[in-house]
Amino acid sequence: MTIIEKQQEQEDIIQNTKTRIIDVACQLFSEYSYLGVSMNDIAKKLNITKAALYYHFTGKSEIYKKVLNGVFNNLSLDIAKAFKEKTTNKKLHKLIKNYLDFGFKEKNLIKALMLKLSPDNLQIRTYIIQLRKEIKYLIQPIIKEMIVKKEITKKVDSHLLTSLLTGMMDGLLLEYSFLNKKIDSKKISNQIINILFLKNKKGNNKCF
Amino acid sequence: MTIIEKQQEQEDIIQNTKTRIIDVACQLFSEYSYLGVSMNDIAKKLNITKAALYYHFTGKSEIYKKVLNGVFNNLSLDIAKAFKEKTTNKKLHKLIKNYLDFGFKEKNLIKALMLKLSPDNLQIRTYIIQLRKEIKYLIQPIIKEMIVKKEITKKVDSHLLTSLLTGMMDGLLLEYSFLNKKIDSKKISNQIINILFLKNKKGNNKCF
DNA sequence: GATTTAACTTACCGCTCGGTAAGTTATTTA
DNA sequence: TAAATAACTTACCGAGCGGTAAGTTAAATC
Repeated sequence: MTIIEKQQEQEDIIQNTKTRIIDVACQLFSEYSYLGVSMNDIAKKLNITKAALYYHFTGKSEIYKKVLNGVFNNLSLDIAKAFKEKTTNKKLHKLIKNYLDFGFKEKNLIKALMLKLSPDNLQIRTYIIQLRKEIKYLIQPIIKEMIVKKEITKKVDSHLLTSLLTGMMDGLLLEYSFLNKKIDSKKISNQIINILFLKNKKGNNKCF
Repeated sequence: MTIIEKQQEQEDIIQNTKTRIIDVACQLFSEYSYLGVSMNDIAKKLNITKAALYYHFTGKSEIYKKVLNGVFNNLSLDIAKAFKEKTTNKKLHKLIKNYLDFGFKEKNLIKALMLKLSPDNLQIRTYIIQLRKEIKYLIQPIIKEMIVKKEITKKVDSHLLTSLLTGMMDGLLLEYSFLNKKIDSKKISNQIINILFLKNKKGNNKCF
C-alpha cells in the first residue's frame, strides 16, 4: 500500500464519518424539520457524542446547509434527467413525476425549501431562497417549451405557470406527506398535464 | 348599573384578556410558527408575565389550538361568502381570491394547517388534520359544480382536482410569503381558472 | 521508543424552554 | 368590616438547548 493510497483511505474514513453525519441529519431534518431536531438527536442516532459533531462541523446551521445542498443537488439531477426525454410532453411528464417522487422521499426537506424558519436563522433563510430560485430556473425552460408548443402564449406567462406548477406539486406533497398517503406520481403527473395543457376537444385529450 | 350588567362587564374584561392573548399569539405563530414562538414571547408582547398566560390557559398547545380554531372559522366564513355569488364562475373566482387573500394575511398559520410539527405534538397534528379535511369539504362542492358545468367529468375526479387547486394555492402562498412578495389575488384567480377550466378554443377564453 | 495528530469523549457552560407554587392586590360579596 | 375571589406577579423548577474546553486513545510519524 503506497503512501498516497493510505492517505486516500484515511480521507475516505474522514469523509465517511462526515457523510454519515450528513446522511443521518438529512433523515432527521426530513422527518422533524430544523427546529424539531437537536444536535443530541443527531449524535444519538449515530452513537457518537454531540461534541464529535462539533469536531466535524462548526455548528447546527452548517450541517443543515450541507444537508440542503445535498438535497438540492439530487433534485437537480432528477430534474436534469427529464431533459433527456425526446418529446416536450415526455419531458414535462418526467419532470413532474421526478419532482413528486423526490419530494415524497425527502418529505420535510423539500418543505424546508419553502418554510420560514425561526427568526434567528436569517442566513439559512437567505440560503434557502437562493436554492428555490435555482430550482425554478431549472423547471422554467420546459414550461416555456410547452407553452410555445401548445400555442397558449397569450394567456399565461411562463413565470406564473412555473410558479403554479411548482406550487401545485409542493402543495400536493404537503397534503400527501401530512396524511401519510402514498403518492401515485405517474397518474398524478398525467392528470396535471391534462389539466394544465391539454385542450378539451371532446375526448381526444389522452396524453400518452 | 344592574348586577347583570356588572357581570357582563366583568366577563367582557376576562374575555378581553383572553382574546388579546389569542390575538397576539395568532400574530406571533403566524410570523414564526409554533416552534419559533415561546410563551415568554407571547407574554412580553402583551406586557404581562408568562405565568399570567397559564392562569388563562392550560398551556402552549391549548393557546395554539384556540388560534388555529379562530383562523379556521375566519377562513370558513370567507369561503362561505363565495357561495353567495350567482354564477359558478363567479363562485369559483371569489373562492380562490378569498382563499389567497386570507392565506396571505395569515401567512404561517395557513401553512400550519399543512405542516408536520415536532414529534411530541401528536395531538396538535391530529387536530390540524381534522381542520384540513373540513376545509376540503368546504371547497369541493364548488369544484364539483364547475366540473359538471364544464363537462370535463371523465378526465378528473373532483377529489383530485380539489387537492390540486388547494395545493396550487397553498404552494403559491408559500412562495409569495417566502419571498415577501405581494399577491395580486384577483389576477391570479383569473389565471388559475383560465388554466384549470377554460377550453383553449383559439382566443375566446376570457373569463369575465 | 518518544512525539504528534486525528478522532473522538467527558464534563461542563450559560441560556431558554414549558410549567408551577406561593405571594400580592384590587374588587366583590357576606 | 372581614372573607373570598379574580387576576395577576415573583421566584423558582428541572430539562434540554447550542456550544466549548479539556482530557483520552489509538494510530501515524519522526
